[in-house]
Amino acid sequence: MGDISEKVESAIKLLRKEGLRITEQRKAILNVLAHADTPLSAEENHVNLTTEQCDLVTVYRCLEQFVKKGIVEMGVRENGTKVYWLGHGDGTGHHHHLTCRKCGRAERVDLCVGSELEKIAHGYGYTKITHVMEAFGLCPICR
Amino acid sequence: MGDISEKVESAIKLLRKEGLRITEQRKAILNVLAHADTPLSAEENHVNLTTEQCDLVTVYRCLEQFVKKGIVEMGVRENGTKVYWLGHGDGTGHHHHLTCRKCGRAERVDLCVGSELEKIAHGYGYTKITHVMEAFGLCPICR
DNA sequence: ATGAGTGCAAATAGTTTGCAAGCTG
DNA sequence: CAGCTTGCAAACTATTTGCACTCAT
Repeated sequence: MGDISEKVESAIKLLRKEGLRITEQRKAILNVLAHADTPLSAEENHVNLTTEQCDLVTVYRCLEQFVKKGIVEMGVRENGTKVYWLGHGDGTGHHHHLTCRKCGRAERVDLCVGSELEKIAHGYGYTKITHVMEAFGLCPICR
Repeated sequence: MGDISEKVESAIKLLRKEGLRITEQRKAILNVLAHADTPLSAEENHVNLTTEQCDLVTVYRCLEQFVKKGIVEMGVRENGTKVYWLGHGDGTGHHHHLTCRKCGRAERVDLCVGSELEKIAHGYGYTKITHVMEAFGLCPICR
């Protein structure tokens, strides 16, 4: 719990640092992300807001901003839905997920090709590299 | 060119092996994939069919089947659009892409976490693992 | 001839955009 | 008080589904 409010606090600090305004809606959205143990879609984030704290459109817009500023990381589900989770704003703790195709449970996967990818990409002359990598499977319970 | 019709031939052989029927539409869709040098969305595949060879819905349905049978591989764009490219049906030649965010040009990236991922996933008790991994950047021309 | 495959129309999911009003710094 | 941020309505893109018809095997 203390861990969670700490995560929210540090995310809010990042908002400030990045010149984004601190609103109730943004705090609420970050709070939901901090409580989630799996990546969340915009819609899922929205339904988890207690008592309609903001519009779904606002969730989309905020998440987009957060990603742009590196406060939140983005991935995709097998069906193309975008999902979001709290980052650290500094690249630390960058990770991916292994998500159960059936129940949605996700495990953190500390496995990343980021650095090799950068090398290859620069070799081709590409810049501003980002990557999406998500794994899917059937968890032991759903199997 | 010979290379391309060869690719189509071998994909058609796989269709047969997997018990899927060979139709003009399916041949046309595979042909488009064989000519493409970047992953294609269903819509892009459809517009590349010469003279309205089939309905867009059919493209969606065929691509889905092909992926299920391992004849075609699937990835996602940053915006969640699904994209497809010809696989080898046997896991050989599995690869990923580095796609230019601006012009859509793509480079093949022979870099894959497949095996490490399998290991980690099995450790968690997950089975039937798949993964999506795509990289994006700005190519030297668009930069 | 049987059921896989197709086309057309319509529904759905996820996301984006325009604009006027509200609130933060 | 300037302009970033939000809400509401509406548009839009990508994809899926239902159903009757067609064609490969």
